[in-house]
Amino acid sequence: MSPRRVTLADVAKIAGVSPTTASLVLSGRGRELRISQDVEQRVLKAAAELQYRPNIVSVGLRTGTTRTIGFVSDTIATSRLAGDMIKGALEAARERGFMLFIGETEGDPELERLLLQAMHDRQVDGLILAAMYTRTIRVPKGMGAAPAVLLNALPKQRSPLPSVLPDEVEAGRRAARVLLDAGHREGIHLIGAGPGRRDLPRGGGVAAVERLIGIREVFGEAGVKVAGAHVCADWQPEYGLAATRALLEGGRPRALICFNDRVALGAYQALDDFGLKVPGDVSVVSFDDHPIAAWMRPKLTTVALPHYELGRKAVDVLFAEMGRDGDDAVGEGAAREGEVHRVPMPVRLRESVAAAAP
Amino acid sequence: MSPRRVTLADVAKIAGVSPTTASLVLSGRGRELRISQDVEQRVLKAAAELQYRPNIVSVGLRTGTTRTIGFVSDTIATSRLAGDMIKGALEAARERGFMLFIGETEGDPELERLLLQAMHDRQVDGLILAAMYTRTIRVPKGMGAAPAVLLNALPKQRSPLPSVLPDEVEAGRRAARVLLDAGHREGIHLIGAGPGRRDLPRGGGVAAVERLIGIREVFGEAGVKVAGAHVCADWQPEYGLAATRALLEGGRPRALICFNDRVALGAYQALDDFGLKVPGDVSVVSFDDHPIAAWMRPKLTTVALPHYELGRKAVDVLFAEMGRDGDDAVGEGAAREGEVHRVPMPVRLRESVAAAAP
DNA sequence: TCGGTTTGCTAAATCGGATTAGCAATGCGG
DNA sequence: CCGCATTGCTAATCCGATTTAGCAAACCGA
Repeated sequence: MSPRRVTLADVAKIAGVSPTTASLVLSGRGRELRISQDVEQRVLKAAAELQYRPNIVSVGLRTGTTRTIGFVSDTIATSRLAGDMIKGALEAARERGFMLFIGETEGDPELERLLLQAMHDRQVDGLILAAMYTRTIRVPKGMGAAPAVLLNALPKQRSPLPSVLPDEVEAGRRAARVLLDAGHREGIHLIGAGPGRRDLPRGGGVAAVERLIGIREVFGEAGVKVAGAHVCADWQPEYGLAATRALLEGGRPRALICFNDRVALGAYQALDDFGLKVPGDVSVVSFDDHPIAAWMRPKLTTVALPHYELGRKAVDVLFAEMGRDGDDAVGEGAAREGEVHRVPMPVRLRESVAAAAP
Repeated sequence: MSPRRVTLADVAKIAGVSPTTASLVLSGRGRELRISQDVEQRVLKAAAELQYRPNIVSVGLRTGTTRTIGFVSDTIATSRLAGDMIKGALEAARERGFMLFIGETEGDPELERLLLQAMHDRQVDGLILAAMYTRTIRVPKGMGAAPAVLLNALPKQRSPLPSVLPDEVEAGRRAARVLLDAGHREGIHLIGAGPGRRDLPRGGGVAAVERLIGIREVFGEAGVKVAGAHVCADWQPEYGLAATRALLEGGRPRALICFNDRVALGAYQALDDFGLKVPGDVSVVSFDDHPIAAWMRPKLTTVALPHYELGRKAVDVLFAEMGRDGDDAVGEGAAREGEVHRVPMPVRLRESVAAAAP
């Protein structure tokens, strides 16, 4: 049916040399092994004519390297953000000629085990273990068969795996500074978590804790006292709406820091219900830069989760890890164990923050 | 470092048999080739003890089948919907022990070529060519090396590849029926496309054409005349807002069919600007079931794009295709060439449609 | 002219399985 | 007791590359 793939043997035959020679030339080791210019040219020409491409499966068997990495995450379909993370990883991998296997565990450890097995069976060169919401995860056993990186996740127990995470503490600082820069010092409320360091939503991911730390730090240093805060059980619009409504029944805030954009959407709805204008009456800052943030009216100022960059960074770190796998030089290697890489979260200044009334 | 993988040879040695025998037993062909019960048990036991798993790379080299399929799409990060499509494909593949390579072309034919090459180099057993917005695509040359399926896309030229698409015409009918069922017969406006069969957004995908056909068909049969329609250059909130505002400046509609949820979001905003309530003053139906549809107030009634099912279906069709690849029995095979599979789009009845005023 | 290098290339082994061909031992009918 | 079929297993080859070991020819100095 379909014409058989061109193999190295075909190239060798056309060039009139042995497969060994052809391999040597094509892998660039021709020079060092003293293959003549003439033969080199013949092989190169034959390969070009036949459009030869090495069979990676074969190479994988012989050399153990498949130019493939496995991307295992708990969920992939949560939001466009998840897609961005994969996209970043995909592009970074492609730039190095690598392909990605994608797997989804749905948080099921058994599924995860199966998936990792399936990937090892296919001899992946490295693994990315990703979480779609920043959180701590239990690192499955049997890691170590291949280099691995945690993405958007921290190991629950001590682990030698490096991790890549958004810089949430700094994000918290930035959100707070956005309000300070606009002159807000009073009537600032938090929606989603706080005011105390321990006032967090149940099941709390890393984001709540760290954003809160950053916010408290900046306000603390500026001598600004947060007027109030509402924990939300879940960071969904309806909870943001309820929390904000509760707040409005008791008074008039001047500014809100919502812990994510979905909560902010709910807050917008509550403010609208009370006839309050954003940003004229109340300024709003948020986190995530979910697609809706740019669709809301007025457009929401938010500190963006850099999903794309996270994905890229994970691949970068993974390659570094793969590079030094046989590295017996302890000196540098050991020091880097379990390193945590933080990716900055940029502020998206839009329309939801106005200068404080004098 | 890491303990070497267990190979078939290891199992054979422990069981005290030849690799051949071990292979026979483990591939289930032991019976037919008269391997004794005793030996069979020894091999099985050894394999279990060592936790033997066949190296798929090796199998791939020998048999040509890698239990892997390639999923190539134009974009993966457009929305959560894209993720759902991948998720559906992923799960359907996993159920059969297959893994997915993911690739993104960004609409670049050169990138697509490279990607398909990379996948062929890894000997994928089949390919899914996906589009994130339903549209016609140019089928790249060199398909035919492996079975392939078009997902959410139709071939621009005649092609033997089967395709899997949402049933948009029926979706159009359903949206129209939702309004008819609520008693609406007058003041119905379309936002996004129409009223004529040719009044479509530029770059128009398949969705606009087919939804419009379905809508016109049902209204036509019911003897209902559409009161008006606005084409939107792009189906984004701001265009929906502008179109609806233009409409409202000229009169008072009773019901809107928006061509997708983002357009509907804009329409909501415009209605709000004019002090009109949904659904009290104006009913709204839409398409896609984008996540925001459930977040809007009131929650949006919409005809859902079944992304998850589309992904699954594509894999199902692909396996059917792979099953009959060597199939020389022309009779059935030839008849199915280029078959189009339609996946139903379910209506999500929510809060944005009310009974028409008597 | 002969032994030792250098040059330039190739045969053969290897990776981990699947598959084909075939071999030794046993059973059985005549 | 011989010939042939059946039973039960294994040796050898193959998939498509990489890599090690090594061979023949040319060259070089004594």
